[in-house]
Amino acid sequence: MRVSRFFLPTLKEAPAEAELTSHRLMLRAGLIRKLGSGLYTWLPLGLRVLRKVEAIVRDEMNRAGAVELFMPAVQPAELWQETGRWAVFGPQMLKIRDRHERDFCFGPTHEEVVTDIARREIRSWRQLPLNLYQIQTKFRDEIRPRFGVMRAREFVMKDAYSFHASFEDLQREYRNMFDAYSRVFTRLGLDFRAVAADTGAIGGTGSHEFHVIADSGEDALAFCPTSDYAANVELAEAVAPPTPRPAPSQPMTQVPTPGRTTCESVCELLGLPLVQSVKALAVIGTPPADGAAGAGAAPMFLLLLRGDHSLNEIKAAKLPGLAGFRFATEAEIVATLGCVPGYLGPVGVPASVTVIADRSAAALADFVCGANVAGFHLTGVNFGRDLPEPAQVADLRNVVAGDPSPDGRGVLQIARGIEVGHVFQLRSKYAQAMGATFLDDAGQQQPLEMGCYGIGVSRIVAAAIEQHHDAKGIVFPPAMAPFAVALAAIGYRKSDAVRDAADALHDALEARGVEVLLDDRDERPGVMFADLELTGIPWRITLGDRGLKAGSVEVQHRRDAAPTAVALGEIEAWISARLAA
RNA sequence: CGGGGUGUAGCGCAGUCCGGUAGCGCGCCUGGUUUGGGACCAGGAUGUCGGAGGUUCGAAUCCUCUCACCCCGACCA
Repeated sequence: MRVSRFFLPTLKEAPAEAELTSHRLMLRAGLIRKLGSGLYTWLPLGLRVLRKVEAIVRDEMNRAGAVELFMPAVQPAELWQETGRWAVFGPQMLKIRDRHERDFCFGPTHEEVVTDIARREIRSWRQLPLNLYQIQTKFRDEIRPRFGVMRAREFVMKDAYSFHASFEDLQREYRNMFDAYSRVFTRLGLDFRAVAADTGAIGGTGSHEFHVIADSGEDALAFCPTSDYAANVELAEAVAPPTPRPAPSQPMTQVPTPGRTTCESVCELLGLPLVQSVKALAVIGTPPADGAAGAGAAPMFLLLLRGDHSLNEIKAAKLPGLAGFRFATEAEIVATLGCVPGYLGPVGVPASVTVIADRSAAALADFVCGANVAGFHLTGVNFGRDLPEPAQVADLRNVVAGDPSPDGRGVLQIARGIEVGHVFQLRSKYAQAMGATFLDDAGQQQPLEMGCYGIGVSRIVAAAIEQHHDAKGIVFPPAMAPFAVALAAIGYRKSDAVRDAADALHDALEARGVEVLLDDRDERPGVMFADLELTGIPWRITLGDRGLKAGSVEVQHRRDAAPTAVALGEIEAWISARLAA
């Protein structure tokens, strides 16, 4: 390929809206352009990268025994109503209506469609197991699309769905997919980590996420360097403190703390350590069902956390009565507790309020908390003496660096990651909802066991750049580089010697199957170098009159500090050997 | 959905407070000189100032509405 015939719109400056490095570089290098919020065109150079990722994903899926198919992007509402997800998925799903006023959605995922295929076609255990996958455009109407293709609304996903006659076989395939994913990300040259994960909206039992490690990642990961424990912070268990709660040693005292509405500021005022404080979060739990006792009333809960800890909403929502909880409004707080937010505490709350303490908060003695009187806090507070023991003690908080690993084999660290893959054991959730059954070897009708496995193909490109770049631009891992070699022909339009040598090398490399981009523009060297470096092509061969007079060219890897001179007659073999290595 | 911000040439921005008929850098076009790290000189093209309405002799600028985009939040009281 020649730059003069390619489409390589590079930018010196990125549009102002792009703030993340990978987003800026993808725009500047001419990989993508924005059409609208969360909507991106993949330009030719970017598409080549996307195709590289797809090819590796496809190769490893095929190798793992999965079979590719292609399902419609537009899906009828009826399927989603069968599983109840037409309502559950909410505004994240783009709903559309055809000319007959029938409801459809642009598929955000394909469990319903693939389960529909399975229930129509799979009848016998002899047809199992089966793993079907596709690489396709999805649409999810994200609350806040951002970071370019990292969190776009329209994106490319590989989604696979497996069907099994038994849970044991599902677990085998789950492991098989886990291994295939590890091979994919290894081949792509990414620093990644698999972590235990929450199953979220997709549902099911076991689940792991694959994250590309990057400081800009939106997820926090907890891992233990001295064991193999790794989990998304959403899921990571905060174990109870090893030492029992000390005996009370101070009297409970009400102290004025005007204007001090955070644990930090209260502790600062009182000269106490933050770990000695308790914050109380007022939330409204699941309303009783219509017709049940107390229907319509919003049950308030007070969640207690140590001052230095943060609430894990996913954990909290799993507690009885807290499914789908929300934070109480200021009006609700004042009505129930008689105090404005900022001075809330568990002492003397009405019996209608259920107090749930995090394990670490429950282990405190002589702690500081709000007095439920505006402008005052309490010190020296003790459970069992100044207030009842909490109605429930639970794991409510996010783990922090230094917490003990839940497997008891070390101490947790926190890293940030970009989620690029997710594997789930769905079990029979969708099969039962949609009546997807098979006859087992005893002639019994059974619901299919299912697994599902996703890879964010387009997100991988952004994640890889986030992890592989320098001050000059992208540094693509070889497996996903749009071209393997760039030829910078200095004076291509002026020098017969340069043109002949560049054309010959270009043609020879292409004949060998090497993906080569010849910069044959009438540009000054600095412009060519800057553009070629920006695009992240791993190797650059520079041909100019200066070198050719001595019979040599210069070759430089994108990570090399300086070029290497190689004889013109040997460069083809030289670079081929490097690429094969 | 709440809060904040920004919309002016392809990109980055100034001009808006204080109304007088639009500018800078890069890019683009033409010619010339250059040619191993984003060249130089000369000439040139490009804007319904996001949109609609209003105020005014006159609106990028003031007012109203609206759209788009970005950031933060929607959890720690």
